[in-house]
Amino acid sequence: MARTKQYKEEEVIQKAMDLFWRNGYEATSVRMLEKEMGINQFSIYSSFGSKNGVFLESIKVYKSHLNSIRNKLRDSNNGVQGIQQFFYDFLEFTKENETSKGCLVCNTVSELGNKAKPELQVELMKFTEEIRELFLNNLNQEKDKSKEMIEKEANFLMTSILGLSIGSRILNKKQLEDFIKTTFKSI
Amino acid sequence: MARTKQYKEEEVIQKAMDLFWRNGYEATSVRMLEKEMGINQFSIYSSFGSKNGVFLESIKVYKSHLNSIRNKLRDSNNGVQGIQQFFYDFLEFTKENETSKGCLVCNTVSELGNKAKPELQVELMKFTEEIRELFLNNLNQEKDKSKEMIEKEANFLMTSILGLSIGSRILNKKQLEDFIKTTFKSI
DNA sequence: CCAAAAACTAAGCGTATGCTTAGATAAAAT
DNA sequence: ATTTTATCTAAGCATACGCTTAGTTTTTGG
Repeated sequence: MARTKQYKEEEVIQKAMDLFWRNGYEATSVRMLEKEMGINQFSIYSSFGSKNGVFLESIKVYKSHLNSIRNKLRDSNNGVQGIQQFFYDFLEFTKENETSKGCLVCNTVSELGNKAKPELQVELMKFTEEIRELFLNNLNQEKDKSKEMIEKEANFLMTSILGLSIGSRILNKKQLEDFIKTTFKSI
Repeated sequence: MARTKQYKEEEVIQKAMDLFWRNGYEATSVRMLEKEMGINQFSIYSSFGSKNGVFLESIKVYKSHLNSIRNKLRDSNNGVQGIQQFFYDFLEFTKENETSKGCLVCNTVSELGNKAKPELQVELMKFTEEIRELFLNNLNQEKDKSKEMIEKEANFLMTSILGLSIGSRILNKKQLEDFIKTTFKSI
């Protein structure tokens, strides 16, 4: 009945996500998105409504990419050991030819704080909560830990992963590995 | 021989710093700075040269504000205990009526990464290095620790304080205290 | 009191921003 | 083949950005 789209939305969002990841939200303009995504502004707006809409979809794609290491943690049943592996996987995930872009979600939390649009806010919160649940899961596999202790350590690990994300952008390999090793000495 | 300034540069920079701290670098416009600092754009540019110049001075003022807790750590001689106190002081320092703005230096590292101008880059680096030295100092007060262990733990603490900074913006009091307590169980 | 110089005001510079729209193009349904 | 309808291009919208400049006001030294 009409002309068909000459691009796949998932494919162009993938490219948008890469750009947002490298530059942050504010520093990425619609003109830059246009070039990176390879489609006209009209197409961007008709597909995603706004720059914020593109970003929201980018966050969703980011999360789905992270699923590979997230599911590995979910399916592990070796308690703290599995979480430590997740930390190393997370570090590897943020790498891109020797430099790190950090975690897109963590970067966004840091850049926008509570100024993020509600719908985006929700998406960011869901992410951190999901990770926390997985930490709780694996901590529960350690039979000698009390409920209070597990709660406490999950909070510790949540904050630690934030540190790892931002740290990955300025610290070297040894410093980051020192961090992970020492982190898992305490729990 | 000529007219005198109707503002003190240190005072208006203080206000600029507050604005940058709340909003980040990119999201703070010169028009906003104009209003917050209470002086005209001409005055801003004649005093500080550029928006980036205002920011650079803001970072310096920020660091001098942090000196109160920095010096407390420097003058302490109770090893790890002193560092833990610094963590609590740092958390208190980032607070502003129940919400936290995080650490301006950490926020900037996260926002600008290696896109920051060289002179700013240096100022940020100096900050993190200074803190690390203080950590090393206090760790050295613990007689039973080896040189390698101390190096390792300083790297751990550096990354942890980054996590505390960003964590302070989205986590609650209990979560943050759980983090600090568990952090200092491991060293 | 006056001349010189720095600090002020406010308008304006060029450019970039997020977003929209008019019109050309292409593809599916009849 | 023609009509219909969505997708494309590209120009343009109003506004905001960082920064500058012309012109006025204020202060101080001689």
